[in-house]
Amino acid sequence: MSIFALIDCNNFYASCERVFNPKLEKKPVVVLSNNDGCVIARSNEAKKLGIPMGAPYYQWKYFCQKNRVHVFSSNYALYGDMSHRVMTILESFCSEIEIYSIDESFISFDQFKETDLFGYAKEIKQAIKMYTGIPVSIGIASTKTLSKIANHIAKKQSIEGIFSLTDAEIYEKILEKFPVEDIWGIGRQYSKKLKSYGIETAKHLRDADLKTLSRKFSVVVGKIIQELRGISCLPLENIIQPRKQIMSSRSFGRPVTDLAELEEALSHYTANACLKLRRQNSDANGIYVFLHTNLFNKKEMQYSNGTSYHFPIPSCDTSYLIHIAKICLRRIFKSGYRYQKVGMMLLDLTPKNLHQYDLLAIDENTRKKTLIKAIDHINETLGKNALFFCAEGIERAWQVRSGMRSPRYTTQWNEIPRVNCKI
DNA sequence: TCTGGGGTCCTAGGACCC
DNA sequence: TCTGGGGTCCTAGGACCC
Repeated sequence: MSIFALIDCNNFYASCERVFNPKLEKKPVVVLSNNDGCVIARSNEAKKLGIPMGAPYYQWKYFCQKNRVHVFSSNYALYGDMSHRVMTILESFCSEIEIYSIDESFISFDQFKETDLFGYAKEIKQAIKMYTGIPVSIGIASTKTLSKIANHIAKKQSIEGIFSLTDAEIYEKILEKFPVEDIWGIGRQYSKKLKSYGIETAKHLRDADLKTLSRKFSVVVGKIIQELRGISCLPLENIIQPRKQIMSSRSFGRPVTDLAELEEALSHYTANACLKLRRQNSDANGIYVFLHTNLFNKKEMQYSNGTSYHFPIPSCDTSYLIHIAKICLRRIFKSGYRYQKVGMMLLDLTPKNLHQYDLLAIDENTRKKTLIKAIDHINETLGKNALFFCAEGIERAWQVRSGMRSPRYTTQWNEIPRVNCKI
């Protein structure tokens, strides 16, 4: 039998804010999405006040002011860096690790079976808290799905923030009470349908007929049932797979009507996506460009469209991709609308060394490659966007709002926290 | 006025082939 | 009146995750 542990940072973004601003301890804290649109992280105090996940901020602004909630725009430079620190500590405890998202990782405890797993988890939790200031919860079980459940219990019911489902009696009791909609992989649609079959709890699902449910839902639900039974179907994916597609898009800080501005924004997103593409050492075989007006606004004229383009030769060259992206945009742009968002996707990504190049174009390729390499190098040394394409715009009036962002404490020299000492 | 931004996997259905 | 049976590939859309 395998043993998995799921390490999940508690209210991660809110916790990151607290690390550098201890005044926020025990106070309600929320973090907002890009453009201060929705609530995407809440401290326990904010959850207790009843602020829901994903709530549109403008509907809760007054409530937050009234209840002295500390509100932050998202600060991904900080969260990304803190995440990296947490994961590095985890790696020092266990080499078999799958970084599942910015705030959670699965690790395999197989090599520690003989040791006191609960004690080891405690050590991990303490080390992360000590070195980063981030509180984590740990769930231990024989499959990934069960370790997610264990983590859920660790967060909600245990005092130490660690919970193990390896004991048969506890496992039965927990599954009996665990709501089916809280199981990893069971979303709103599935839980609604499952409930119509009388399946309300994790135990009901575990004991349901595997074949019938796999057929009525999908193989995904079949795997979940097996996992609930303690049969591991979802292996630890510790080798980072290159992305199959890369998307880059943002809502604008204000509605945009001008094609030139849309082109700037799109060029900027394309440059970001290309950088990601080169970092994973891939080329794209196509691109998809889309734009739309604010679909929530029922009073305004709506328009949304997208188009794709397949490249004759796979590429990761920013200048070429910006050129193509703009061609796509002009194909779908209609004047007279107030646009809310433009974006693009790099499609059908392939590893660099796999495809054939055009023999006759080799000289051009080499020149361009050298140029891109130089740009990337300069930006890595002097900081992001030290050098950028003119097409990306300079003023960037369309750019997102983030007026309540905390300093980028750990990644910008001029934003490092200062400590005043009296000697 | 104001509602995020990424990803993955699976399935159904259409087009096409022999 | 009667119109096969199998396969593959691609795409769109739906479900899920954080």
